[in-house]
Amino acid sequence: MAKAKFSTTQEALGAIFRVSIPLFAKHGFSGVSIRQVASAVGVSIATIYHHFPDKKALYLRSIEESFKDKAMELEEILKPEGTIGEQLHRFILRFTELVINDHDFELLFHRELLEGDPERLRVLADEVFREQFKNVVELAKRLAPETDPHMTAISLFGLVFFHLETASIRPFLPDGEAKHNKPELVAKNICNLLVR
Amino acid sequence: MAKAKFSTTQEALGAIFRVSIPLFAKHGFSGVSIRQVASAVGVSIATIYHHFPDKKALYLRSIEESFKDKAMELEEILKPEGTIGEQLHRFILRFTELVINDHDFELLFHRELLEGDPERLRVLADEVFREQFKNVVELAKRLAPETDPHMTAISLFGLVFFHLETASIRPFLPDGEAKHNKPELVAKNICNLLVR
DNA sequence: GTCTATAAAGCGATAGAC
DNA sequence: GTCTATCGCTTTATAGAC
Repeated sequence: MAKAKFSTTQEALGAIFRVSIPLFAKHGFSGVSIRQVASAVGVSIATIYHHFPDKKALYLRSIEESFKDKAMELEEILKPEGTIGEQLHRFILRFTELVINDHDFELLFHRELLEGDPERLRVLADEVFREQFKNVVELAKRLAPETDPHMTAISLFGLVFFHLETASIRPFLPDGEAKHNKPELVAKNICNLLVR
Repeated sequence: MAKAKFSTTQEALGAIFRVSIPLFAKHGFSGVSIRQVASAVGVSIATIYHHFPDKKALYLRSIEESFKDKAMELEEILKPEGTIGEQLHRFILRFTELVINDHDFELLFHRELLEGDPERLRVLADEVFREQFKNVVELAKRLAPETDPHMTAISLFGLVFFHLETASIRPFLPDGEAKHNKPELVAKNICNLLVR
């Protein structure tokens, strides 16, 4: 048939990423075939290969697409206004919301931590986290002056990520309740634990 | 040839798990083929299928094998002796060591959180974490009486897991140093952050 | 307990037409 | 920009011999 489903390359790429990002997030690189992606988009395999040289390139570009703009969103969250307590709460709350609102980003981030090669991890660190990590380190210095600020910063990210990462298993643990996924409650509890 | 490489089923299973566990930990379910496992063990594909009905069964039994005894090891760590500060430090330190010393367990645990179906997550919660999670909840109540102890318990596990989970990316973040992977330092910093 | 041989399906990737 | 058709290879899984 060769009917042009999309009029521009950009349109086609958008449609491809809309299905490839959630698929790779859920099943990982090896768990997704080009056939699956093509079928879900509604095009043929050859069409995918027209836009990407190979499967790896499709995966990498999908990740980039999912990760881009995160650096900017993090920057907004980290404006140093108010007391240290206010700043901490705002960071934890807004960051929790940011991750909860983009589940695919969260999954892909954890997948990259699990099996991303060093080069890809370096790109992830440089392009997404490096600049704003510095700001979290500054926050950490004010929050716990006597503790290694690098490790405190990792701890802050970890507190948020792990609460969301364990959402799937917490229902099976004692007292695991649905409300424990609410960003406001997560933020409140993390801050209560850190500022006592 | 049909030469009996192993004299008992148990021996054969042990040899299979010794290669299947690290392989599944590193590459995930879809990233590992029965061929790879068979080849690494030094047997034929049919031999694997003699011991397991299908690939999924091999994966599940590998996970079970990697997870078993963890509940017991956790129990030892959580003896309620000494002050709350001592108890917290002992738990964080010993738990960090436990996870660092079994990297495959750590990887498989994160993989299960990522893509484990609810039934498998329930088993993981029941068989490995449930009983000792209660003890961590008790620890949490003493540590932060005014904060939801379930969430504090999750936070404690998260602090440990995330420091180890990010070991691969931290070299690319500001001030990421090798020493940040030492269990003693991880434990000291986490405790400093929690008890101030 | 292990093998060889093989079936049936799915995979990544390409050629060439429209 | 998209298709059909196909190649060569790998995959999961099984049958049957020793």
